Amino acid sequence: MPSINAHCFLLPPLPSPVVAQDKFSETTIKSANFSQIPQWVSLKCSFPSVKTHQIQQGQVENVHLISLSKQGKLKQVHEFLKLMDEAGVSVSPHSYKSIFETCAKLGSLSDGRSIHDRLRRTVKDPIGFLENCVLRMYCDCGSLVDAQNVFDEMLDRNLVTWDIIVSAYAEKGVLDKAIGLFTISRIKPSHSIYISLLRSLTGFSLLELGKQLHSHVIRNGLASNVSVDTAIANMYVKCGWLEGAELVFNQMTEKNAVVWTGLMVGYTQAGKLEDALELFTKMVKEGVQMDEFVFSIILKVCGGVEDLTMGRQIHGYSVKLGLDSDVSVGTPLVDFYVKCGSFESACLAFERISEPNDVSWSCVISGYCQVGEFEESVKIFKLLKRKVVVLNSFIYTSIFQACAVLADLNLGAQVHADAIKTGLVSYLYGETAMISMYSRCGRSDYAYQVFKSLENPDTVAWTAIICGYAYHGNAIEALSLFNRMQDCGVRPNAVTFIGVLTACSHSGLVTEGKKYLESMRGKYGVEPTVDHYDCMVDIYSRAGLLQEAFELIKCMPFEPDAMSWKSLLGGCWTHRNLELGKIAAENLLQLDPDDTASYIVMYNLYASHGIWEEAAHFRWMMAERNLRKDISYSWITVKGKMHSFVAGNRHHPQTEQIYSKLEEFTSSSDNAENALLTEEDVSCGLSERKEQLPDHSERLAIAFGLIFTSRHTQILVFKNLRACKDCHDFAKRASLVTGREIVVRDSNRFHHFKLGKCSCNDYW
DNA sequence: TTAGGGTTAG
Repeated sequence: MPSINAHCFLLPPLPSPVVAQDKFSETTIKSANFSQIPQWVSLKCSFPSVKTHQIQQGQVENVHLISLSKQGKLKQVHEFLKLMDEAGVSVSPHSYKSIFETCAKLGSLSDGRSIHDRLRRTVKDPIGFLENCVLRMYCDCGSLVDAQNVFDEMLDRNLVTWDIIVSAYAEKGVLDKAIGLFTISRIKPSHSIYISLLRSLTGFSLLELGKQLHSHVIRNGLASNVSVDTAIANMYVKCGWLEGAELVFNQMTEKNAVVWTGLMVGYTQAGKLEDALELFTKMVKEGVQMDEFVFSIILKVCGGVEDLTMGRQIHGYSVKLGLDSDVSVGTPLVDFYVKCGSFESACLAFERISEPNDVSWSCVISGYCQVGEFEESVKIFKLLKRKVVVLNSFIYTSIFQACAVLADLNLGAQVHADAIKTGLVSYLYGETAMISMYSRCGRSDYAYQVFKSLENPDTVAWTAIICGYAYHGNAIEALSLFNRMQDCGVRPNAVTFIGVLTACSHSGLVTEGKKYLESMRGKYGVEPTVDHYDCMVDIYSRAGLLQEAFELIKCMPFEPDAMSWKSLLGGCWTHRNLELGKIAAENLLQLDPDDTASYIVMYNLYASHGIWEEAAHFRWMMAERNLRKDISYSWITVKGKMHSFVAGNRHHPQTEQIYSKLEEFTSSSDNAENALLTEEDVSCGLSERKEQLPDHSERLAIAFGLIFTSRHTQILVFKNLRACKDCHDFAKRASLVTGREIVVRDSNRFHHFKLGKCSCNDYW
């Protein structure tokens, strides 16, 4: 053990062992009048050693008392104690022991205190064994203040006493106190006291102390004990010294599943997934008895490396051992299959779990989110709520995510309130998901309120709020938050820069965007990726600097990906550049032939130049590949009910009113009508289009909002695809004519229309 | 003494 000092720096010298003194003495027990025992109680209890002929005076009452206590019937215990008092029957030390154990088990501090008071009143000189019981009860009930008082008053502290108090402080994380008491104890420490102390050490800063404890263990002759060595190896894992853990592990002549698991956890946390897999293989070869913990960690490893074959083999192994239906194996199995993209297998694995718990459900819910089935995850959540199943904060975090994607503000706000009531808002994780949820549901103000409530927002939380403002096209706020983030000493990461560059992109801030991209590595220590260059391509493209965008694609230090060309292509459409559009589309078609964007944009570009033959070629290519444009639809929530619209849809009960409202706008602006006809839509020809334009889904939703919401409220409409220019103009006009604030979220960003202007400055 | 699930993105 080269790096472990054999000297002890802070810890106490080794004392001679103290033998626990048992002051148990004969207790005089009177017999109660049996008629005083209520008829409804049972004298049956599981004490095979107590036979009828052995029953002495008062023993039956104490046996009954213990029986009540073992059943957790503390109320009846109190009542029966009263009866025993009235009958003058003494309570035996074993009865007290049992009652204190029950109070500890149920965590009932008040009952524990009351019984402790009784003991003080009735027994003048309680034996040490009982004092230890009281001490343990207070520790288990979480009251270290009471425990310390009892400890201070104790005259005879034995090995057990020190063990209880030191372990309690260690487990509560009051390490200074635990070590302090351990130092002054002058006892020969037991295995368990070392295990408790070692267990409480986590983090690199405690590594030195851990080494000292290790040294202490060796000097005490307790090394080579499998439990203690396991605790030492796991301590080194938790303190981040994997080599130390390996040294201990390799020296152990006898190893249990716990130490194997611990080391595998260490490898996993350090990202050494291959090492974890190798260790597992070794474990199998050595014929180590497997338990559910081994499977849970190794399945996590398989999910991490996305090794479906290996995971399936391990799954099979767990089936052979009959462990797959165990919740601790079945749950990580579900997660493993989700991570490997095999959702069907995940569902099958879930069905095998005999008693799924909240973690199992959270895996299923997040699984549905990962495969994009957000409605399904919400459905399960609602089902669990109805069934009064125990939920956890992980589930709420996933549901916030689902509400964000579904843009369901109504549900999101309800779930938020529910999470507060149940106390299941996860620190930072849940809160950050809520920031994103409110932003994506159109409520930057609520998102900011959540952000403001965070005491110490981390990088991810800052990123969420920055991205939120960027999504709404509010570059000033997004960039100001980016500056504030640095003032607070929080370092940005790669995603933060995506948010910053997006903000620049949505507001036409070309110079700023360039400055941020160039300073990423030098000033912020964040390595730019192709994603960041794609953002810059987007900034140039939207601003009409198409040649610059093209040059950047050619000279950037990465192979351009589909997004690089897609961004350029988008700019080529906005700025009607056919030549560069052709290059962009050609490259995009090579990288992602199934992306409909290239076909649609090229059709539009050619059509806008009147080159119909070429345009038709792209429609033909799309048909040839059996590619269809997604059906466009929009939705609006009014009085908690969602109303969705598809272009030309006349099935809504209020269709007549909606169409007459649309006519109000179309008939009042002929010029605008003419402008609408200049755009082309791939889903229909020019002549068809003239008829269809007024029916675009977002217009139906806006018209519905104008009719059925009160005059002073904002109209919030969501669209699954990007809004077309005609509809963008329509919304501007509607906001001017009606004086209403209209907010439209398309697949790209938020548009806030007010008095004829849009927050995007027509820059979308 | 050991394990499994959740946050930010164009």
